[in-house]
Amino acid sequence: MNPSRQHIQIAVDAVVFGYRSASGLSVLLIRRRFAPHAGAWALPGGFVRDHESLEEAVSRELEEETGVNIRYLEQLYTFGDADRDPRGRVVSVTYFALVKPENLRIFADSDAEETAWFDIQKLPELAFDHPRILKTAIERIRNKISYEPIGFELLEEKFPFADLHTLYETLRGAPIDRRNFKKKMMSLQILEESGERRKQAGSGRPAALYQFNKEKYFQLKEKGIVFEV
Amino acid sequence: MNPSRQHIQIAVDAVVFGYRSASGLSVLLIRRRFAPHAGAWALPGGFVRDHESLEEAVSRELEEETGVNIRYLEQLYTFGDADRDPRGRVVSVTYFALVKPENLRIFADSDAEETAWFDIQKLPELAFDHPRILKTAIERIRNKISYEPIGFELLEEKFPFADLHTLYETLRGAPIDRRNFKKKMMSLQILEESGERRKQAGSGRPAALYQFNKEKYFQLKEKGIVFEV
DNA sequence: GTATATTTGTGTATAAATAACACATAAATT
DNA sequence: AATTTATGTGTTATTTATACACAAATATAC
Repeated sequence: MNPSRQHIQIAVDAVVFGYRSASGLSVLLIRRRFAPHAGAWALPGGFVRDHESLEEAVSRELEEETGVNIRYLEQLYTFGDADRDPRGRVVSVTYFALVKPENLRIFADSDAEETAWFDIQKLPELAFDHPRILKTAIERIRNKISYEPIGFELLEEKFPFADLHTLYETLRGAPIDRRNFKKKMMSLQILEESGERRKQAGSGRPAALYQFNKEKYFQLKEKGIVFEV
Repeated sequence: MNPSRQHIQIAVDAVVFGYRSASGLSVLLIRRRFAPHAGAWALPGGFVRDHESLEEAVSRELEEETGVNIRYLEQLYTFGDADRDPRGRVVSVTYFALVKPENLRIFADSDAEETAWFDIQKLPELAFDHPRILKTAIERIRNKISYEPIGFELLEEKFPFADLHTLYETLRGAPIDRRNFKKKMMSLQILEESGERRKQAGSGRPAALYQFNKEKYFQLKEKGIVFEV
């Protein structure tokens, strides 16, 4: 019961997801400069300072280590097993974050890079218990996409409907009927056609661009209408 | 980045729920013996020791403070605002737990009691940020009851169907059609009729007693069949 | 510049799930 | 014996989900 005897450090780690319809879902990793696991890939994170909140700590670490502009941040889980860090007792509060493609730079193609995006199908070995953390995050985003409108945080501000469709197929890992998906999504009344059409990026009919209306979503939520896709 | 500079304590707190069809959902609280908030009601909890896991810390605190036999324990959320505890920086990893009615002793009727069950409709003032924690826990259990079979952890081992029905109505805060509810619940194939009937507890036709079959539930889950009520 | 390939856009018919609804039965109580 | 109280059960209507195919707009190949 005496807190002065405690020797536990508290850290935050973040699982940052990015997405492109071409390359699928990817996660931001950093290469550790110092021991333990120097040279290994790991989730961005670090120790919490005495006077900052947990969210401030994550934002600061992400800013410092990756320079990425975060659009969505949510607490994931707290990992506290006594042996998870060889330096001593470290409890890690983990977060998962989503970034838009503007922030998703080219994938690193060499070991020389310090931070890089990795396709979640082609992950390197990870330090500490980070594989477990990442697995938890992937489960979370897979589930959450169905009952919270977080998918939009992974797409451009204005996006063709096909991008949204492909995102859901990617996360579900299964094909979804295009017409039924559109019918359902549009019935939620949270998407607006922007009037613009996509600047051509290949052959095919030019797609209308849609936008997520967050205010509309909150209005409907207050009325008890739930997002469910 | 230097962990030796950190002065953050780590604690665990638990929201323990109990249920009786007569009295509804209740939560286990303790009266604090020491400052800060001496004499105030609070969630059971305490500081984590250097070599125990977070789950071990919760179990130990619950054992020490309340003697309650926990049947279900799940991490809830981690609260880490810099000013949440007047003693200094304390990050609290919170859990929510469920106990069966055998463990639910009579509600305390006087201030003299040290630990007591409170109907969640008639809560006393709570210390620290515990109102927020409790609110988070209530939201969690309300949602979770619909897609995980946790309700059974709040009922006796063998229960009449009406108890399950009333539990769901209580948590949802709305009436549920008795026939439709039974049809749906039975179609999940995770309940077994025990053959026994309830020892009479009032007038009315004697009810058959049912049992939750956890193994069956896991088997179905592996086949991809989901619990949803 | 015409034909072909590619992607977007849209509606209807069928099947499945959910919601609404009422009366008989077994026991306790009067 | 009559009444009260709680349990037990099935059918129909409504809503929601699923399956499915062809036309339109542009780029590309010839």
